[in-house]
Amino acid sequence: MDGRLMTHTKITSAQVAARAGVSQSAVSRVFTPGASASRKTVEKVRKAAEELGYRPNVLARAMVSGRSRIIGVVVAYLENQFYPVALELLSNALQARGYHILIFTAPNSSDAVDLVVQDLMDYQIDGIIAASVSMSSDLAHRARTAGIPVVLFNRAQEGEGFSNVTAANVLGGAQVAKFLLAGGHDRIAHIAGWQGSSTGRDRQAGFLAVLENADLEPWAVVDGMYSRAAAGACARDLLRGTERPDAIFVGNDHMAFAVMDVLRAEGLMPGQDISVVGFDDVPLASWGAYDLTTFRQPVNRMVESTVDIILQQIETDDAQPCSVEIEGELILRSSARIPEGWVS
Amino acid sequence: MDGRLMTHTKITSAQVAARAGVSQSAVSRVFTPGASASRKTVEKVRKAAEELGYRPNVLARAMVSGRSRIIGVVVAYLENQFYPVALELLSNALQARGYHILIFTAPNSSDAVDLVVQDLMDYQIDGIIAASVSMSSDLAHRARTAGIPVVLFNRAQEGEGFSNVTAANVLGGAQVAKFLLAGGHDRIAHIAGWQGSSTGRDRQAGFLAVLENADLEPWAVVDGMYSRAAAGACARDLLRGTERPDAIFVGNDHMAFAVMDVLRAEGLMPGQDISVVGFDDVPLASWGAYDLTTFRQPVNRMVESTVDIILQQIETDDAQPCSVEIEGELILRSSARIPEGWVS
DNA sequence: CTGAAAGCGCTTACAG
DNA sequence: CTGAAAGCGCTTACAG
Repeated sequence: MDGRLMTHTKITSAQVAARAGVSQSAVSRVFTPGASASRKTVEKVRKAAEELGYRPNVLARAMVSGRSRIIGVVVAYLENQFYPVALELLSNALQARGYHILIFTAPNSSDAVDLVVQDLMDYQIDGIIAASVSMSSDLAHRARTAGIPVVLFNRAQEGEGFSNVTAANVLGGAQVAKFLLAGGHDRIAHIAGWQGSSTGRDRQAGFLAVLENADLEPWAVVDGMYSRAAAGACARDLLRGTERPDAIFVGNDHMAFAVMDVLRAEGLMPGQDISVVGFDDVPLASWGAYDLTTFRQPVNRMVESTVDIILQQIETDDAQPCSVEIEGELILRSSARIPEGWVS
Repeated sequence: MDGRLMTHTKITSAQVAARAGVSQSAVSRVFTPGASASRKTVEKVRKAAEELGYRPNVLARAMVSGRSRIIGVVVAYLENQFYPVALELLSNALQARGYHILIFTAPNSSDAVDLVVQDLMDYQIDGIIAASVSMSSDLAHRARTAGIPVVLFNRAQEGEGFSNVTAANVLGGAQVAKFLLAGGHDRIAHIAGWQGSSTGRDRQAGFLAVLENADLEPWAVVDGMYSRAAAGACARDLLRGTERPDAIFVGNDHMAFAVMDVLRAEGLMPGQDISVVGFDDVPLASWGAYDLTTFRQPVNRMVESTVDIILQQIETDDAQPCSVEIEGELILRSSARIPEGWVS
């Protein structure tokens, strides 16, 4: 060890104790919320700690208390703006309550997610938030056994003992269908969200039910896989023939942007020649270049619920799974014809 | 404790040892890369571990080894697509090498960042990556004392002992200026990146130096603060009079999108009526709605460098600060007039 | 209120 | 190669 390395000194509670002339336990108590210490002790310890630059080692605390104050967050792709927005809100909300996020990225296949969540659990995290990814029931069981609450964000998975927070996807899809019908469209296509996900299925189900109720056969229903490339390809397919849809409901905004890009490249003007409606209302949807009519998922309220649920489960040690569905609303912009006298 | 809580059993190495009929140390060695154990022992231990579902506790390991395999990442706003992209790449690269990201969000003021980094260090992280935020020299000193390497991503800060990874910002700004001059523009405005940041200053400096060299006074130079709202307001200001700029270099793509939205709202067509050039080349820049000409920061190579530097410093315990500047290139699209015969 | 002591789950010299 | 033991930096009963 040379001089430079020697400067890597980590100050411990014992050193603070020595300088303050108290026991190591006393130091610990001063830094433990809720523990009792006399005013004198507190003062001496705080002074010594300040002078030495002492800060408690969270990992050591975690070992003995069994609480790491770390929440594992699993996300798939950050390309869809919905996720960075959610992640930032999540991080802020958790930070404000003394927790922090250990982030894991995983391709959205159950196997990959399982591997990653295994890794996660090695860090003794207090809880898991899985954003738009699915987990196997085996892993669900492991988390349960380890007493680690799991909240699925923007994804529902029945019967596995997870909690989940979603927007009202079925209602949202239905609302979009009513809107397009009221607008007088009769060649309505759907580029659906990934049918391997609950959100994709629910939005589609709500949408199709309303069309069926109105005795209107959808012009086409295809799976856009929540992928920009796939959605673009679907849009090109839909435009291939001489007869075209007069409206397209796209399973999320991220895909809707791709669809609008394709329409314009074909010389069609969204909102005039063809109506496009998305789902999410990410910030980009309101930017001038797209100005997308879309069903808003209130991401801030979804995040609040998620944080409330997971912290409550952590802190009460009681992980009763619970499902929350947050209401949304249709946001009218220029990408789709607005029916006369339409009231949301 | 009721039955449900009793199931929260964490399996320890001692339990595995008991079942395998070996010592606890033996179990530890089997799970420690590089430690030696006989084939027999390995087999017995793996079998018992498998049966019990044992996984080593990373926190306990971190305590004794002094290595948490956690990297703290501080980011400001995730709204600019550059950051989610970088974060995802960073997370993947680090995960592949056995590290994970503890994420901290902080408004980009030195004070706020300092507070957050304090928190970070309590987790005994092995290193800090600060993405586009600045830290005080006081904190720099603390990190140094604690032996924690710090890498600034997309931001340079001289003389504090940090490492930093940036794109060639001065050259990039210069390249944009040459491009606009070659395109025959002579009323060239600059909505600069935040002048409190090295990237904002460097891009502007490179840009203005070339104009000055060509004896062209810039039409206007204003600070867009890296903010969508501010940049939009700047653009509206620039268009107010009867005489208008014929080109605008915007300090990053995120602001350039706002500028393009304003231009179009005013009935101007980017690339025809007025040239717009950005900086970054985020994915959205290539989407049809913007199709933005921009100087590309090769984010994948920036991330690679960042990961290499920080892991090398962690693993050799030797934190010689090091600065890396990554070359970029101008990407031509339709938002700016292309000079005849232009070769990058 | 306070200190001595045990213990959280590991890794790592140290003997054998 | 293997086990007994010390120790990482804390918290938390337990006596006083």
